[in-house]
Amino acid sequence: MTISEENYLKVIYHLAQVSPKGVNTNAIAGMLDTKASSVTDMIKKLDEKGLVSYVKYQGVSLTGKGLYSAKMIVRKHRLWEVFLVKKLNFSWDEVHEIAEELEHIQSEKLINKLDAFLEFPDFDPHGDPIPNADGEIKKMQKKILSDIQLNETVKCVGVKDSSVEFLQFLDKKGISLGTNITILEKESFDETLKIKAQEKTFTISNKIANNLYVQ
Amino acid sequence: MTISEENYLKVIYHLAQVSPKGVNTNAIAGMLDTKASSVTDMIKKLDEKGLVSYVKYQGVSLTGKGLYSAKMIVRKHRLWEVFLVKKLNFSWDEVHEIAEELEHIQSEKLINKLDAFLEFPDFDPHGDPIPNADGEIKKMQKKILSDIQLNETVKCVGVKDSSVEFLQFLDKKGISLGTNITILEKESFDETLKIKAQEKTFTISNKIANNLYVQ
DNA sequence: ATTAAAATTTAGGCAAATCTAAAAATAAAA
DNA sequence: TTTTATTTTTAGATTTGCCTAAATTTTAAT
Repeated sequence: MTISEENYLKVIYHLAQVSPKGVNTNAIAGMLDTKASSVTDMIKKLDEKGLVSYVKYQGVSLTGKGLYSAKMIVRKHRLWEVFLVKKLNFSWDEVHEIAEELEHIQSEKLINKLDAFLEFPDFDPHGDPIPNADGEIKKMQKKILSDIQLNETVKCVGVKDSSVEFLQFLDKKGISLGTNITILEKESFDETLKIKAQEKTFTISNKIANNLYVQ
Repeated sequence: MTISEENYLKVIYHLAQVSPKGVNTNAIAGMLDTKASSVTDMIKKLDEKGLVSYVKYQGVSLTGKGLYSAKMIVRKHRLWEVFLVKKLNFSWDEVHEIAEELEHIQSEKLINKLDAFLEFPDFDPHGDPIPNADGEIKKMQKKILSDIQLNETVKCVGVKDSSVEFLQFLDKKGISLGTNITILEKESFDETLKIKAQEKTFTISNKIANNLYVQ
């Protein structure tokens, strides 16, 4: 499988979580920063290889084989992220880009040994689950911070948006995985929250609260 | 730089150690398992990029820029090999192939952090020197086992041939980096050596002795 | 010094992955 | 239900890295 094919599978996998009944050509093109016509070409090729099933104009979805392949790519990506943060002391906003390259290294033995070296982590540095060697994914029960009641205290367990900007914003506020957050006030007009985290009190927008997973 | 370009630079670097006055097209083709005409194409491109200097029919050599790039690729290859052996418990005959992929991962920060994580090793699992971040190479003074006098005891510090077959042969005989070897007899007819290693006595051919570095 | 052999380069072409522009199909709006 | 807008696909072209076959240059041998 080429790097390009792997990137398509991965993107289809992620988009299928949101639209399970068929992923749009344009959506794929947007994620891969390419043109819709290129996507059509590649989808046909993946269909011929039995990795996706594709009906003209009706979008695309992963076959069993394609789903397994996609999960293995995600597994590699997330294991490498754990390595980069836990062993090489990268910060959580630096690892995505490097893992985008590392995820395409082929050896299955390598990734299983890496998994063992990292002591079989269940989640990556952003709180996303790591598929095991069989493609099984341990789901964490979690809520979005916006849905937490007034005066409750919860623990940050993940981020929905793992862009560099958002992660650096969280760093600035002292929020990382494991940080306790208490809801002090809710402004009903704009859904702004006043919260306490790391002994500090401050206000966060609804957009922020929508992108924080807690439990 | 593309993976293909990097592979050409690396091969030219290795071949230049043997023929410093210009590397042959055919030699490059042989190493990369490609055709001479393809090599000519790529060499022209590398020349235009200022990475090699090339005179038609006269072979090719690395420029300063090309030499530095080649050393950084070798650095990455050998650091990853150390990682695979020391941290993931791969054996020394398994790591070359995987490192061939890992050496093309781009981040400079990654490789310097990996270097630190491994505590700045000077040599890889086959005894080959690892260029530092500036491209400097610590040379080890070493001899070929064939050149050692009768009754001398030396320590194995590297292999000249690091093919899977040779490394597995050494494993079978119990020879690894650090193993002490004593020359018990020299057969002048065919240069065969009777040696003692790991408390065992056995005979090795001249071909074996020519591929073992000792000190 | 020729001739023969080997190495190297040129010329023309192919496959993968992309692109633009135009055509076709589907979805949305009047 | 037409018409319009959006999405998707097709057609044809481009770039990279490789190929084969033929031409050229260098090297080796007579």
